[in-house]
Amino acid sequence: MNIHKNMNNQELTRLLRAVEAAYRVKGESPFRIRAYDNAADSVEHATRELKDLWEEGRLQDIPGVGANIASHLEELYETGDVKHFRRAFKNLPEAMFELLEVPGIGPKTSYKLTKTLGITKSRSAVKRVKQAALKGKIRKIEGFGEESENQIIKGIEEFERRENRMLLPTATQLAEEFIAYMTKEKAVLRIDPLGSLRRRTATIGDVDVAVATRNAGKVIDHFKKFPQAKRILAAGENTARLIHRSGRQIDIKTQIPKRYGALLQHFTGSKNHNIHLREVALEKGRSLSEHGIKVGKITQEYSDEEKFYNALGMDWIPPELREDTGEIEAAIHHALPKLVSPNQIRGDLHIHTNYPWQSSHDMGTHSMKEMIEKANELGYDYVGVSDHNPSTSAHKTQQLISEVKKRTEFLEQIKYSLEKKSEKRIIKVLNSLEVDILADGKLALPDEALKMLDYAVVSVHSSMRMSNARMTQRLLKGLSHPKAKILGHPTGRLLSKREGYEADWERVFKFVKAKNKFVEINAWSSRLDLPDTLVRIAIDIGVKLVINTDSHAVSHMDLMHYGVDAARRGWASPKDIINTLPFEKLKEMLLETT
DNA sequence: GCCGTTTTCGGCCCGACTGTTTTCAGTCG
Repeated sequence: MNIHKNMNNQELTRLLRAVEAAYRVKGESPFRIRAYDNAADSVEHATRELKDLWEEGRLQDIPGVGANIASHLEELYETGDVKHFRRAFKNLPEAMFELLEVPGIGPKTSYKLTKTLGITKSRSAVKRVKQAALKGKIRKIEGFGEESENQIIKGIEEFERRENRMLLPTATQLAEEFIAYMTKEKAVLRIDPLGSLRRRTATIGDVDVAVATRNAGKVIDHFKKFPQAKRILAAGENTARLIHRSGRQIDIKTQIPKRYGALLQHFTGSKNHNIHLREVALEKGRSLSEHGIKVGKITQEYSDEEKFYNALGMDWIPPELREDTGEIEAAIHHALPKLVSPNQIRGDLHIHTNYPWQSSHDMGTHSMKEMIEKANELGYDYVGVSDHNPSTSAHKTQQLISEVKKRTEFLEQIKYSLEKKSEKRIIKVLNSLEVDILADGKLALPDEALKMLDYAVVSVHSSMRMSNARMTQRLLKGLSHPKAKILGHPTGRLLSKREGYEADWERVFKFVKAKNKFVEINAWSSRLDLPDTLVRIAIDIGVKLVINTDSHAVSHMDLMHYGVDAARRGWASPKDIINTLPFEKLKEMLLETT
């Protein structure tokens, strides 16, 4: 186990899980094991680097990190090693921790395999286990058999071509295809996504689906015949799992209709939400499961999820909020937010067109007219056309000004022709640009050009590796210009490609609020930026947000609802989102320059 | 090992599926 001073949250998560695994092998107290599991979960989802928190003396701000684990982490950051962890790993083969990544292999199996086969080096561990399995050596080990040997081979094959998590739209599409197939079986009475897909997280591991049925056998049989299945992993009486052709896993859980609400609740998660919910139930002498609420020996049944929550003395909690970040307390006190919904969005303030100029970044594929017409079709009241600013290297200052002037006139003409053509409702068109915040915090357009715009979306597109302090300064400076109203894709993250850059977000948000600026929730699926956790922090500070698609083609404008998902996960109500406002109100807020 | 509108001690979520075990352990969600 590689332990060093500069471990980031991802490495730290692995380390804590390794300690957990070591404890499992050694038969430590189940509660201590769970404590490490909790701490690992918590670190994995933390919005700040633990090392930074350590520097501020706030390690225990992370739930699940108490006095003991905090002291171990202090030792880690001070000395680059943790004696306590070393002791936990003592007498365990290094290689066993590598095997834990293989689906189907847990700590005990991993230990047994590495020990019996004499595997020590972690790097070649998986390969050597596979070789042993292919030679039929594993079935001879006590406790293993032919079948488990095959399972190990298949698990390793999956591990070898393992891909990252799916983006939300990929998972949504996969689920839709699967649900369409399942619905052909008449025994399927109701069918819904579960898990992180139902909670609408930015990335999804497996697709989980619930089925209400009076004949689970028929449903499972139909499931097993899914033409897109590469192999069936498991199929019991009520649940089954398969690997889709794409390599993705799909699980179904069936339940009788009168218990369907309990099933939905149980498998929507998150894990932490359910654990907390069951604790609340236990205090009332009730026990929760996918079958219902058990009081003594009697299981109360719930066909719908709302009644399930109500029975526990709380309001129904929207799936997007089920992360155990205060939603259960809020539900008990009837204080859940009324979340924003897609039909409340009245406009898109960040779209790109193919307007012909030498752009600083990629242009759109459709014309201004086409994009505006699409916005009109979507029923929007307004749209802000915000191409990238012209390249600063290819234009002198005066040229930049004249380019923006030309484009402004062009857009005016389009607006005019639209008004002439349309008899009925006319969409309001705003003149905007997405302007780079350069490395020194200056905007990539001179004042005279900015002046012509209704507003600017300002974004970072270059020099992203920068210290937290410098990036914070850069963002504040970029946002200082009166026309800079929206901070575009604020963290710059690209899901499964690149981490967002670091900045002091609390400071940025306070600045944004004080200066009447807005922060974007970019709906593009690999961005979803602001991330939901930061949406929550921004809203708590009182920042107003705007959900934009950043469309580069007509079809992209349909993806707004993914941005709404992120907003909902961050507890956003319509009042937090400025593009739920009617045009006149929006104009007041957006076009005022203070 | 964590945590606290009953508690700084004494609790800590729940069940399905699989394989090899003849009664249950390991893994997963």
